[in-house]
Amino acid sequence: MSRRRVTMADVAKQAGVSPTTASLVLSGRARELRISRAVEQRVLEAAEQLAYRRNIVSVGLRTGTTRTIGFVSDTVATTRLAGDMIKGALEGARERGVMLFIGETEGEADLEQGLLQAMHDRRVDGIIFAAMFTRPMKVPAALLGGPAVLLNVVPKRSAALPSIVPDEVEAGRAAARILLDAGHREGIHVIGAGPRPRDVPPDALAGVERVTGIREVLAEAGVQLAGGRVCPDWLPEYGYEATMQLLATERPRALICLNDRIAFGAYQALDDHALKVPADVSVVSFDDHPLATWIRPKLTTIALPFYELGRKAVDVLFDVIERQREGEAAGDESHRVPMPVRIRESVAPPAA
Amino acid sequence: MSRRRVTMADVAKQAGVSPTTASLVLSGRARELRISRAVEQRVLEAAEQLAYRRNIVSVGLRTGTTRTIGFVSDTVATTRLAGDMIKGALEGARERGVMLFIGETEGEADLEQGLLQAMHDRRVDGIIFAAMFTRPMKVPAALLGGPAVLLNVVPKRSAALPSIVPDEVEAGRAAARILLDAGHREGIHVIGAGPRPRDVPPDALAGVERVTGIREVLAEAGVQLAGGRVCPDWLPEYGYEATMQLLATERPRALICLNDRIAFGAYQALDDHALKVPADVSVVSFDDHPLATWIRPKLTTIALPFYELGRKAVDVLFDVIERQREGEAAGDESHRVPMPVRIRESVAPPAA
DNA sequence: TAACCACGCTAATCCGATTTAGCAACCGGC
DNA sequence: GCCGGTTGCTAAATCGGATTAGCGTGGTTA
Repeated sequence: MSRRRVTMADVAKQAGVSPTTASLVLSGRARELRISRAVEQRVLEAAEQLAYRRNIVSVGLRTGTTRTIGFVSDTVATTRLAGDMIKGALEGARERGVMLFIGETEGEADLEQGLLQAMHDRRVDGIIFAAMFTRPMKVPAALLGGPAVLLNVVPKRSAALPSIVPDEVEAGRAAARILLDAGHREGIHVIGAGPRPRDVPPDALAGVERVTGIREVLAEAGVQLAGGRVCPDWLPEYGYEATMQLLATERPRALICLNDRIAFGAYQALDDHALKVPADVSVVSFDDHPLATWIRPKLTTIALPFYELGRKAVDVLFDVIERQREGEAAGDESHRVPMPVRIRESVAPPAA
Repeated sequence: MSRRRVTMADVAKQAGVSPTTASLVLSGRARELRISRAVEQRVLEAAEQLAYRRNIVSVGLRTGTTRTIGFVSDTVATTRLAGDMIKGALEGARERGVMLFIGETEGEADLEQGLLQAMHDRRVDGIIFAAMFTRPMKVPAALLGGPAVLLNVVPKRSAALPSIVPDEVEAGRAAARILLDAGHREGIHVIGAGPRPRDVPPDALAGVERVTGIREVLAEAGVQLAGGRVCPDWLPEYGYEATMQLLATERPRALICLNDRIAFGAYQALDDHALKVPADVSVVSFDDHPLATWIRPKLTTIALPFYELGRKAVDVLFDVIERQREGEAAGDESHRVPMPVRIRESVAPPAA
């Protein structure tokens, strides 16, 4: 901005051709529109010499595509993991030469409205509407205007938008299998939900699905869940409390904690009771929070694939953009991203 | 994008005035250019009825200001706290009706180059160049083109750019004072740096400054640092090792851990030696990682003010933009953001 | 009555590209 | 020698606003 940037007109002049020709060459349509090799070369060289760069704002005005997408989420800061989701989106975007706007709604409808407006005002090519925890939300009308995908969001009413979500049910199955494989048949407790199937924190879709998967696999193996305890929130302190209450009356052999922070609390409670992980009690968990490798013994956990979720969202969004350009309606298919198992040190066969 | 958006021409037609008049009214220059109240009203009403919204891309092309700023950092995902920095920037931007582009360099020069280009191509009004850990970096030339500020970055050579950094020296002083106030005079060890002043991880400017502050206050009080141990990286496992080594030969009364993850490792080591925090050993730390409130006893720590850093960066950036518009050169002043003390449960007077 | 001014609004140009329509020059065929 | 078709390039319109210069009207002033 110190001195005026070079424009296409400058390049054209330097190459001794019309702006039209310069545009044709620089947008790669030289062949198609029969520009001679010689002229093409001249333009290319001129552009090179002048270090010409297209003004994307101008292109945006003319063509309507800004090579920009919006990433709207309820919050980016709450968990470290959320950052990975953005990172994945960022890399997907970079590979396509697209930039990412981000915005937070804080869960407030008017902020959300304003943000979506602001993005449309800037003519984004598409929007990723994300939540940091999988949960049902109503899809804002402003989203339906252009290409958009839902990330970690399950629409309350079916919206004509694709969604990308982690495969929580399968994760639940995986967690259960880990314990079964280690030989556990009894004394398996859930911390964070239960004992009844519907006892999970409200809106915590992840919880519902994880438990579904767990019950399914255990049932298949003819194993009964010994019990479960809800936590008002999935934080260490509640994990601690729930586990303490459990230990007051029972002697569990394995704990399925609904996330790593709960597991951290559970570790503390087990420690208070002088119970060793995994010798006395095995622990499996979900999320793969950094914490999982910091605590001792390291936690076996089913990872939330945040990075992949972010990337996948960009992939699907570009699919939608493409399809929309060709006049097709957007689908509302739901993409399930697998949750990888991280085997570490917190599971062992039950003591004889 | 379903049907054509309404343009200013539509508004003008509906109000029965020229596009010029509509533009004048809608950009708030009606008074200045003597448009009658009646006409102004008509235009405003027409705009309202049609739900007109300015096309910012168009404005950007004409005026050169896109109401968009770029946030370029080495990484967003590494720490949970980094998210707070973005959150602060996001809110500052929102208050000004500005959107935020984000991008990651991963510390690679060519990505960095490409990102800055991409942002300039989109005519951002300014750029925040951030690192997630305070450290010296060379400032890319592409940054000097337009308004920019450095966030958490200390330029290797003085650049003509303002920088925003946490006040680490003062944080070091605060940490030392906490121990002195509790009555500690001896057996104070640093974990993460030392024993000599220059023994800190390379490029960890935070470490250097924290230790500077610590030494300063202790010296003033006539107290000698009992010792210190470097860690190859500031992670729990190294905190654990360093503390274990220390405990092999000494019996410390207080630990100043250079961050919370080190402190977490230190807790584990103290636990291994059956030493109680804070009865046997007091612990102070830095960062205020979420971990600090999860471990028991809760950690007294000097918080990294990520949120404020992000906000401040936006404030300063807009100062620069303003000044640049008026033809002034950008300053290169450095803004120190205070690090708040979080008193919790890990410090007690030394046992008699 | 002519010259001048203030008022209230508009025509025309511009920002930096893309895109459509079209214009010369050349070629071959009859 | 005329016609039609390529070939290779350009003029001009366009996107949606901001901005500058100016135009008609009515009232004042000399």
